[in-house]
Amino acid sequence: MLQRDFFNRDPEIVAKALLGKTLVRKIGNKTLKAKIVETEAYYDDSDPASRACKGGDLRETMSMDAGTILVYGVHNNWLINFVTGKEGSAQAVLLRALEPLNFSERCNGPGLLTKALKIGKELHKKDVCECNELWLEDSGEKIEIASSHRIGVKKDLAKNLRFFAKGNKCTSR
DNA sequence: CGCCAGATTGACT
DNA sequence: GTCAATCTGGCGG
Repeated sequence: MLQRDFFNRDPEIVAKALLGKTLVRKIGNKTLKAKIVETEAYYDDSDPASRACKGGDLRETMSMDAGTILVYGVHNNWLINFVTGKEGSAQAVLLRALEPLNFSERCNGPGLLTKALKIGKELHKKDVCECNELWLEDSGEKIEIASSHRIGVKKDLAKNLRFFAKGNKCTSR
């Protein structure tokens, strides 16, 4: 299981390191497992794409400890992020796509994966390092990483902050 | 409380 | 490729 030190780094590093890791979601007596195949890094005020940096509760959540789960609602979908960096830095990594390991719902999109794993506001602000409903495991798998500009973001930075497993078919469009 | 933007998706040209 | 439905949070009145 991944500990806080894993998240306590630059979001770009965490986004890359997250690829290939196993996301475990426990619902009652069911356990769903999926491999992370696509992520995006988000920064603080210097990042115009992040609505979460505009203020309010989301900004506050992004400034919390690394490893905090941040659930963000847009266009009737929930998007899940993990807070990264040191406390107060307001940085996060967005999960964009997963490869299902022991179930078959499509997870090739940020809104789809939250739906498949039944992730909602209940997990907002929970600590992924100490949560018994959602956590991450190191699969030990090495992934070939590719990068691109972020998707769906209107005001993107001039930097490639989207990372995905090269050749994997479960990435978003 | 109303208005608006937005890190989306699915259907359609 | 384009388009609009649909919901939540932020902000102004």
